[in-house]
Amino acid sequence: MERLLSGLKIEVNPNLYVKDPESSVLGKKIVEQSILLIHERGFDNFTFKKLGGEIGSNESSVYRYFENKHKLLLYLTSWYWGWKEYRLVFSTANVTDTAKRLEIAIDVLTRSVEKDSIISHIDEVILNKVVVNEYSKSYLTKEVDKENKEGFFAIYNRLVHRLKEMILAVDPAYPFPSSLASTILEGGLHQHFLKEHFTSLTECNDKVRPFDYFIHLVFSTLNKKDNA
Amino acid sequence: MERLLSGLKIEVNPNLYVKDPESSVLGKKIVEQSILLIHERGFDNFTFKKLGGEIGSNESSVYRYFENKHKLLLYLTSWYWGWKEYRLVFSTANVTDTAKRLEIAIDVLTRSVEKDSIISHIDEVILNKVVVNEYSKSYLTKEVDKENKEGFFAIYNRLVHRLKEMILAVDPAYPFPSSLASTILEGGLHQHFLKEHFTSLTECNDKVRPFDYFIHLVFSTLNKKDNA
DNA sequence: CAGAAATGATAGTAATCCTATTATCTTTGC
DNA sequence: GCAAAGATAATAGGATTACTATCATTTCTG
Repeated sequence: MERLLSGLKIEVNPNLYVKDPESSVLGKKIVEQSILLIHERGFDNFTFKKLGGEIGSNESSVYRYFENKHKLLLYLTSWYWGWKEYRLVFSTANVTDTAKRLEIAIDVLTRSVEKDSIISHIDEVILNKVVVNEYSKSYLTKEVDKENKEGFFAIYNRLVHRLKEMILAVDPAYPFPSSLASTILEGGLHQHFLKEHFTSLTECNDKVRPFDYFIHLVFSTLNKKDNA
Repeated sequence: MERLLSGLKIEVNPNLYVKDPESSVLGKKIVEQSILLIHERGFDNFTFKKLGGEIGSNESSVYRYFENKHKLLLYLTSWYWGWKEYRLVFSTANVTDTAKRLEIAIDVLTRSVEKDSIISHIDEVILNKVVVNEYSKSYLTKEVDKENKEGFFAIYNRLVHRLKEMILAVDPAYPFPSSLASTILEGGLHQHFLKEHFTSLTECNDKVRPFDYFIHLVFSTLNKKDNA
């Protein structure tokens, strides 16, 4: 699977960039280093000038790839969710037991990324941490409706829908499948954040994973069709 | 109860302000108008200069009350959670049935504020919307650990703990009470956000409340001691 | 090797996020 | 009722950010 994935290009909405960063060495460096720099200093303290310095280039070159840092964040997080989507689709392919399939899905979507799968120049372990800390900032804006219409959140939306379908496959009568799916995705990030910064607000720690919490939550709220 | 609450001052951490905004007319105007302005333009586009203009004053006067806009946001959201805490404590006082008490708690904590209770100069309906859109930004920062140690999130932490205790009262053996409590609080805000901006990611709408979703979720995951 | 394309370097503008200073207005004690 | 103290307003200015524009240089390609 690693091999298969390594040939794949994650397709993000082309309107998120001015010039495709995958199309050049500099573009890849921009993406690669921006992840590290955002992780290191936080998105709020991240600037194109600092990034330019970091990659031995300068501000103006970065602007030739991304309009502004908001679009860059949208690009990075879209890429992340696209990557997760591949993981999800491959991991659940040919799994016919609906409960088992949902369990795998929850595992893929709430587990923190542990080792660099070396797909590309992108360090998924660090990108995962960036998503935990910064994803909300990509949609908590005044432009969210306009940007959503433009499809900037299309991959994330699709991912929630996929999860929703897997929930419905287990319990077609469950009345809140979309809300539950979005709770798993957003709540998964949040529990990882709490684990790092507000340890008294979660049971999750080195031993207990968000996965354990969500599995318990989801399977007690769903009425399983069959208990195979 | 309205009358009782109207005499109360919500106590927030004094290190969040330079000078207590409750101590003067200008201070109250700053708080009142900042809520409206953040709601209108979004926190990212909000500046002390614009706020100064709005209240017929200027930048420098605002700085005498708050160090920066981040601290102001912490002040506003702390006030909001303090206000919710009062609502919670009063609404659940003397309710001995643990399941009923938890239900009331979930109602208080996930319901969107519908009418101005006229406690003060603060418009809680708008403040609620500000919290939905901006609360995450108050803790998704590089300074979160330092600020948490200083007690800037003390009220929110306490609120999660209160909810956790109410969950445990219903099911003392439930293994994830803190995670569930934080999911209800954070997830409640998130479902309200989705209802406004990503309608396909939630079942919540004008008819279905986040309350309905969370009640179903919580009571199916907990094993009730007694089904009174 | 010439022309095109990409990148690098520099400059400049407007806005933001402050700090400092001074002027005015308001309150309070006497 | 007035003087001192305290609060507020007005203005200026510095550092940083978020860009845009221009031109020089390097690299790629036919």
